[in-house]
Amino acid sequence: MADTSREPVRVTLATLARELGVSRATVSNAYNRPDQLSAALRTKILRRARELSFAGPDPLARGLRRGRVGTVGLLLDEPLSYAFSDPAARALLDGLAHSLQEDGLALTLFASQPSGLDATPVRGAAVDGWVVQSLPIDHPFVTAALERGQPLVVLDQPALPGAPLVGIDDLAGAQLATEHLLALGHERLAVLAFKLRGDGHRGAVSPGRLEAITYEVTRRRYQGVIAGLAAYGRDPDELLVVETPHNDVDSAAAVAAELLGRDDRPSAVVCFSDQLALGVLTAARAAHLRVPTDLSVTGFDDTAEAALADPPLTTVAQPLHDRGAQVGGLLRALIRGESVSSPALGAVALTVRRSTAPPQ
Amino acid sequence: MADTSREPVRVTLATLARELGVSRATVSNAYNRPDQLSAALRTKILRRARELSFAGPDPLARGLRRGRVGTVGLLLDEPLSYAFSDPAARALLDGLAHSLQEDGLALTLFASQPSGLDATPVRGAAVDGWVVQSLPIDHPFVTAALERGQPLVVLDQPALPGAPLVGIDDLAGAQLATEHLLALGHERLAVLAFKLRGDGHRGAVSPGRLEAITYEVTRRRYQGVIAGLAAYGRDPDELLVVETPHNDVDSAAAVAAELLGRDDRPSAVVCFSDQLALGVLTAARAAHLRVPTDLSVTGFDDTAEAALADPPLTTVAQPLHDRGAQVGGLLRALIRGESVSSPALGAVALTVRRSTAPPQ
DNA sequence: ATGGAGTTCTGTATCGGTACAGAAGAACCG
DNA sequence: CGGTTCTTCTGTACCGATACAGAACTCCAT
Repeated sequence: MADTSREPVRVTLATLARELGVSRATVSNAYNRPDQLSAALRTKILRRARELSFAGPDPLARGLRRGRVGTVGLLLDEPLSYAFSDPAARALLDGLAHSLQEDGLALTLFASQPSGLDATPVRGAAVDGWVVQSLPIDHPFVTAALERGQPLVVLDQPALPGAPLVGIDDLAGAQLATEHLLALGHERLAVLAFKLRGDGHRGAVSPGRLEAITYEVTRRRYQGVIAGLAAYGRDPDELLVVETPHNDVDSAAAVAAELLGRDDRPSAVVCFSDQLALGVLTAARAAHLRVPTDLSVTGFDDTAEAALADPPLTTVAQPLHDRGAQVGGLLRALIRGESVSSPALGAVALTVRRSTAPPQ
Repeated sequence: MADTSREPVRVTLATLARELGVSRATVSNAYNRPDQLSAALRTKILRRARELSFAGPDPLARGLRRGRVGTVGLLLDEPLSYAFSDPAARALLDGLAHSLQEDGLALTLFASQPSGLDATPVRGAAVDGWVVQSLPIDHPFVTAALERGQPLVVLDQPALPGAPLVGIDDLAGAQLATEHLLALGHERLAVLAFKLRGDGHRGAVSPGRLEAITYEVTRRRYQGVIAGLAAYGRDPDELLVVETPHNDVDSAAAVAAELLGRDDRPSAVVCFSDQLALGVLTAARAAHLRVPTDLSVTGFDDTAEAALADPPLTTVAQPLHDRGAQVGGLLRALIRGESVSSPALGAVALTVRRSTAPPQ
């Protein structure tokens, strides 16, 4: 015996086998292949297991032998408190978890920390596959996960060669919202965007910054707005773009407060998420601006809270739960060894409610 | 050879060892004990590993041998979308994740599904320990996790023999809020509580139901309110208790709308969370009641959004992030093999803001 | 009685690592 | 120069299970 640690003696399949005078294989079969042994022996084994408080085959050993652990790693771009503050993210996650559960797979979280990001946990984690949720392409997690050579599915971004991506037509969505506002007669539009890059910038965005957007979703939505303006023959340079470092109501409210305080205040704001739009509503209320009379606002995602907002939000709808489930389905297929390719982009549609109206 | 599967040949430590003419142990040491071999050989090994796109020792096999996987299971009472809708829960979780990360531990989620709850994933998961977050004592997850005989820490509830519990003085907290309102002169109090039991009940609560509260936190906070009333010589039977099945703003708003529509409308509502209190604010606004002029409202948790609410909430503060970290610390100690006991209950204090005032 | 099909159980190779004891040689020291 | 100490590397037992081939036995039809 090489090891000398003296723990309270673990109960294993072997212990049970010895106790009952059967082979290890039979005890294993009692758990995994009930048809391989008589019902009587099986009950006997399970009873004795309970007596010895043996909780079943060790998941790690089983995993090693079978080549599967039963969990999937989820890579997140932010600390947990932020990552789940967006109801849209939660809906996606819910769909994902639901789908994974059909194969008994759990979700293991890997959240980015603002300071000193360390990918070692990703490198050493026991998982059967990965979901990359909206990361920038140069994120350390992405590299680490790719190196593992395991099944991997991307949710929204970044596009990765060889990995299926589940996304929506962001450009079309943003264009829909933009053209809706232009059709209403708005002249002065602003965009409230979430992260263009991972540097924590907030507030007005310079033209240079717009050239170097590293978050693909942000870039596509921005392009959608430009396309909408172009369709109406407007000059893209008139567009005012402001950025929040976090996709949540409070950050948005702060940034929106500045935006609405400007002399050249816009008459309509295209927001890249419902959370951001809710923030604009808050800021508008604080500034005694009436929505939609003084200000039109559009959201993106069509979360439950968009419909419940005051006023209810006009927003770009996307199938959140279903897309989450789609990611799960693809990943499960990959884990089963099937080969899959990226599905068509999810459909978007404009849900018109009462946060938009012609300018006064 | 028993197995006959023909996969693209995996690269393992052995492959590398063979290639380079060294022993498996040395390759292992290159990863885990750099001091056990010359720097030159180590670089050579790592370089060749990269060439063969070997991502490092298999986490499962390493886990089996070492007796540790590097992840901790988190047991949740609700689907993910609900579990993380409360900022207080997210703050706790953040603290937990932060602490776990110091030992390179990740979090694996096990969320309850409303229908057909199945504890098999919990039984078969490869984790080093468990965090039980606010479950009822008879929840299948709890039983399953306990059977595993692994390190386990309880967050808030249920009290479990032998498992350390990290909680706060719920009773004192609720009593503080209650006495604050009574001191202001309120005569007619209502309580807006989250789940008393797991049966999805919503709305007014019968006296019988109050006798059989299965969620310990809810029970203690309720008792705190009763204690507050008693301290002011009030009859507990006058208290109006309403319940939401979900701890979120929208459910709360719906239930509160009914409450505020009653003939015997209360002049103050003690809410068991900030989320619930925010729901009351929403309902009050919809009913054209002014807070605090027509209605006083107290929250519980002192989340960031409590301070940003309109009006800012008077609420019972508790150290959310720290408590999460505390859970992590205890669990890490248990995993290291140390024995720990439940720490003292976390301190609570009343943060008085502008959602409470004397009745009109 | 014979052969074939089921049923029930066993033996052993294997999954991919890590821990530990110790071998071999270099370096040091008085 | 003999002995001690380092450094660097190896051999092997072991972690706890599962897959597979096949043994032993029963049962049944011919």
